Amino acid sequence: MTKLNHTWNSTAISHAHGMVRRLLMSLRISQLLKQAPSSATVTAEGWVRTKRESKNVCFLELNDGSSLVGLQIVVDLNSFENKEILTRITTGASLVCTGFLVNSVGGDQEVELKAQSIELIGEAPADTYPLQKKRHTLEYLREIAHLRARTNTMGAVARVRNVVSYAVHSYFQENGFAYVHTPIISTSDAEGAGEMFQVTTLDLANIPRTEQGTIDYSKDFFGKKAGLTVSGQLQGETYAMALKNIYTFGPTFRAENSNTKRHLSEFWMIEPEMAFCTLEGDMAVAESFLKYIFKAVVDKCPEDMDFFSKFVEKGVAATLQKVIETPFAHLTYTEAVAELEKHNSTFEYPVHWGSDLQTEHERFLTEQVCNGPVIVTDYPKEIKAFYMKLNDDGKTVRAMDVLVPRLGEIIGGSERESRLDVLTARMQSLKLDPADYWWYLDLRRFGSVPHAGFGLGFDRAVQYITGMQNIRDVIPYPRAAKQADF
RNA sequence: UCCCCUGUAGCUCAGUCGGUAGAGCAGGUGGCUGUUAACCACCCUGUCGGCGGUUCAAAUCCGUCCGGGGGAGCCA
Repeated sequence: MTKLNHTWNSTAISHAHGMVRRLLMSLRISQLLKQAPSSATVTAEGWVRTKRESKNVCFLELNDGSSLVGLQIVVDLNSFENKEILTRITTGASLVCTGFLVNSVGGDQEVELKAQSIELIGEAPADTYPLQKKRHTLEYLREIAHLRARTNTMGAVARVRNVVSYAVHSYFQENGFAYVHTPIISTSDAEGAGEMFQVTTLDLANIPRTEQGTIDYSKDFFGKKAGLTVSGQLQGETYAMALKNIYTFGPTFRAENSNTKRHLSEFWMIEPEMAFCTLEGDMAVAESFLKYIFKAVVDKCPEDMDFFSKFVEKGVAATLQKVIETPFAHLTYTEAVAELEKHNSTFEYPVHWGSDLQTEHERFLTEQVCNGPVIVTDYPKEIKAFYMKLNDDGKTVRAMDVLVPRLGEIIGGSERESRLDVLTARMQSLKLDPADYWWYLDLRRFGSVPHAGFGLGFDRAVQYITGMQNIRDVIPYPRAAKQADF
């Protein structure tokens, strides 16, 4: 590198920004589509989705991922010089097209690019390019995950996922939450949230043993057994006890051998945690947060949402709008069970007080009883985690699950047990060693305060918003049991 | 992990009672006055998932292994 001889001042910054604009920010197809026809020369860069040719004219649809629809490039074969290039332009080829925007003669678009010159940057031979100009199944597209973002559906998913991501941060930032990076590698084993992937540098062909014959983790990299995080909640709580309101947003790993359309081994989770907050505040945040991210997508991705409504899940955009406008229903677990027991004959697994709610019960509550999202609270302590606050009845805890139609549980949260004696007793009854949680219990020893939080499966939220049936199609490269390609 | 379904052309699928396979789309060539999943005509395309068995003969029946999908459990 040459020595920098300028000072990093505002002139330099604006120079750099100008460079970025020229290199990266100019002339996206979504912007070109909104411009008025003009004799000014413009350039469009992108990938060919389809080519249609007749005697006098050739049409190319160019897409650069900035919008669902592409820009139609029109080539007048009577005046276009470089006809040879057209035979090499096929679906998937990358082009730089220069010309000017004109009113479209055809019906489906306002403007199109009348091409003066076309530069073929990268060919995509039609006999080997895996994406054809026809509809493919999502299962097939998973096998070519490195190319599937170039399809309408996966492109729309990618744009929505991006908007949801940004909305997560803006919601919390606008509401005084600090973003906290909780660790990816964790040595606190017994969080109870699921099987961990082990992290080790031990030689698996020659594992060191203790005198008792067990694995000698003191020889391992961290000196003890370590794994990938299954939740950032416990660490998140420690920062809530200093910054009041925090959130985490990062990858989470579960080594469960579950094979369903709503589970991944590697997924993204959002975990806000609020100090000086009870279950009521927790539920209020959960509801306003969900509505905020839904509204962000409705506002920013109308074209993609129309697409999902038409081709993926009929009416999903309207459903989302209705959810935004409707207050969430509230039921205690006891009320929910009473309601479900009336229809026990219709369930494969009848409900009774104390049993966990099955998928069929969650669907019944959201789709039949409440006709929309519902928050179920105050579950029996036996079916919930140790850290949830015990109610005065001694039987239930201050847990809350947000259930939505079609998907079931999208958020799980609770007010945390802030009383040291109650929490310790609870751990002991569950055969958890309080010594393993000494730092977590310190939060109850020093300046303990009522606090609450929840976890939202980010990918499930994207699944709910888009109506995509399988969670493996809302994340770029899904990881699940026996599946970690690309 | 359990239960069910499935694997045939590049893709999506059909293939009857066991007789070595055929449609649509994609691709190629030609045609077409501006197309929109363009259209019309013609042409090309196969280790029938792998291995083993039954049979004169297996895509088809049996066994087994592998891949894919759906449901359940677990959860986010």
